[in-house]
Amino acid sequence: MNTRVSIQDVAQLAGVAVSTVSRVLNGYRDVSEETRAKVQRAVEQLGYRPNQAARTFRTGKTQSVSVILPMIGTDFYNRLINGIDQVLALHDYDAGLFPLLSPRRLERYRNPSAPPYNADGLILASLNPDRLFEGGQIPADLPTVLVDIAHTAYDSVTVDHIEGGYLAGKHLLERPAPTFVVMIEERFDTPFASGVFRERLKGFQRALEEDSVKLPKDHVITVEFSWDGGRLAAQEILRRLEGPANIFATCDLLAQGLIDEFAHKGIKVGGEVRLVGYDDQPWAEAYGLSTVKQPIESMGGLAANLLLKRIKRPPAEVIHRVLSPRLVVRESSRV
Amino acid sequence: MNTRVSIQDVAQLAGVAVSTVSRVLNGYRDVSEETRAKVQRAVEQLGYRPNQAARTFRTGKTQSVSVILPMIGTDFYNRLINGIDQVLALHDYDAGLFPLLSPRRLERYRNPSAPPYNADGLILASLNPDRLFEGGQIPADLPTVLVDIAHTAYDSVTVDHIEGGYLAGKHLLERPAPTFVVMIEERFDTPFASGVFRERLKGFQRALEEDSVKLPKDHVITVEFSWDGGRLAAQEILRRLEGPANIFATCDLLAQGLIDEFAHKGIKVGGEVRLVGYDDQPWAEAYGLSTVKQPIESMGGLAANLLLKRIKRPPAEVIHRVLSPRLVVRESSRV
DNA sequence: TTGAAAGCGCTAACAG
DNA sequence: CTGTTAGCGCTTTCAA
Repeated sequence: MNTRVSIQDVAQLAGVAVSTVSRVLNGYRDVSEETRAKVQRAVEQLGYRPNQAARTFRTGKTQSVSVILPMIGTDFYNRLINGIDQVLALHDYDAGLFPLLSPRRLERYRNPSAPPYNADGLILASLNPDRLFEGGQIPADLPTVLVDIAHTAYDSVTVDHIEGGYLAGKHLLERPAPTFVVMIEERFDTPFASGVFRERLKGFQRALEEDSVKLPKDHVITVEFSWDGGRLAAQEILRRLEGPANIFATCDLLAQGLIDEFAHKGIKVGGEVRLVGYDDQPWAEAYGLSTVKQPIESMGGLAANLLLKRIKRPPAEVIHRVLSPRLVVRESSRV
Repeated sequence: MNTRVSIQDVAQLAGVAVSTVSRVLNGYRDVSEETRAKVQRAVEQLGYRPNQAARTFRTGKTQSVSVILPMIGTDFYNRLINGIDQVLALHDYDAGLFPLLSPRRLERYRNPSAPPYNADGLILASLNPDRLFEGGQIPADLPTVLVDIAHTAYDSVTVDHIEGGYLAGKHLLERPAPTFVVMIEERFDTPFASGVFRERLKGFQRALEEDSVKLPKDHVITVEFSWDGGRLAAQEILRRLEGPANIFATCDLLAQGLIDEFAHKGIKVGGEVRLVGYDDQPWAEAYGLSTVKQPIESMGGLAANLLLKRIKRPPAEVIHRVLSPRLVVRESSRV
């Protein structure tokens, strides 16, 4: 009963031309207050709502951008989406979310007519086009920005994980002690493998090198991305040493496992055993976990801004923006 | 370079009328093989892809339905979406996903022009319209099906959690012993509170009542929805008794906490201490956890089917479908 | 089996 | 400041 009401009906009731109604609806300023009021009254009276399809058809703009990402519901992606949403809202844009939940979905997104490409622009989060699509070619040709991953052919916004690792390293070095890194094994065969953990390790090593501190190969403990992985790492470390230690967990989830397992063995983290995580998960503060915090919202916001710009007028060159993380010091790394 | 190619261009190159091209594109059968071939050749040659916006505009159909849900990425919602996707694909439909990630998003979805309502139909998962919207009125008036929750005014597909609890109860009763239920506290003030945990408890109690077994009030232990909640519950139970016990955890996550904490105290679940969970999480099998499994994919598929029917021709009355869960017996509840 | 043509609802020149 | 009007690309009668 609503779709039947068109701009024509509004014009008629308001006693003006359709173009005038259109102008009011789109917030043009060259309309007298009087007509504007008349039109708005008619709109409300009829319960008129613009036909979005007609608008899109006419303008060729959907006022929406698609975000393809591995999943939704983690702290990282929630924050990222919030950052994107916030900027888009300022420009009357919306974000359509397309998580790669199943292989079937990925398959469908290979089709250039798939819903994600039915938008004015595309944000690819944590996803490498080279791994996702044949030839690294995104099926549809529309303005694209990558987030959390870099690529020569596309605009990107990333966080400098090398710097993040470096910050953790410098901080732990304040009190020398046997040092361990707990790593995640990144498989190469998934579309999600972005190499961030290796970068974090690299930065950490760089910090140590600057101070001529050696990190023995077997002090890099590789486990699964899980709480249990952290616990296993803690056991491994305890097997190898007693007394002070510096530990860098390449993500907070691992750090949590470490803390819990240490607590279990009656060891409180912070003091003798110092620990720095990565991500600043929501619970990190309550855990007293020192950690590297990424500017995730900013990353999303920047990506959205870049994309909107590219939608307006495709710029000449590819743009890469790299953001700096910062270290949040809490109990777990106090001396 | 692709959007510029229209059906006109194809018609011209193929030497036919646009209406003929349209017919071929839409798979009508009253087209000679010869023209069909000509058209298809032209389509490929030009790399033509139909303008989706024009199509939607013309037909008034988007060939998509929106799914509003609390989040994405949990096993439950992944399976639900898969079930929905599968059925929709059969009918050339797509699902747009709209998770309620933040209050801002919910606020936006109160607007009848918001993206979710720009579809042919709507699926609301685990979300009660009464809590979500003023007066329980969905902002836009379009075919709607609820999933995982029931409502007098809308079609719905749900799982009978009372039956699920009942199954767990009957099973545990096979070997009488002091019995505990670990519950989740459901707050009333969130849009997500659906009351499923209370239903599970209710069914469980019903099973006990049938055999005249009493469940003391203080044998219902209420904790948070978390792994730690399960651990706390385990500690509580251990404090109160030694020897055999039957435990019903109203969700697998709690059950996992229980198992881990028991293991910790050197107690293997299965045998003396018997445990049944709920949900059949992906890891449940590896944990040897007996659990109640919901037909989630079927629920999604059914909802999609119902919605498609309602889109075709709005049926007269509200339809409610209730599915039965089933019990999966594994090590954790073996006698 | 095919073609001609109307028009979906809206925006954006262009005139006035 | 406001009205007139020409389509955007497609589907769908209606005729042939």
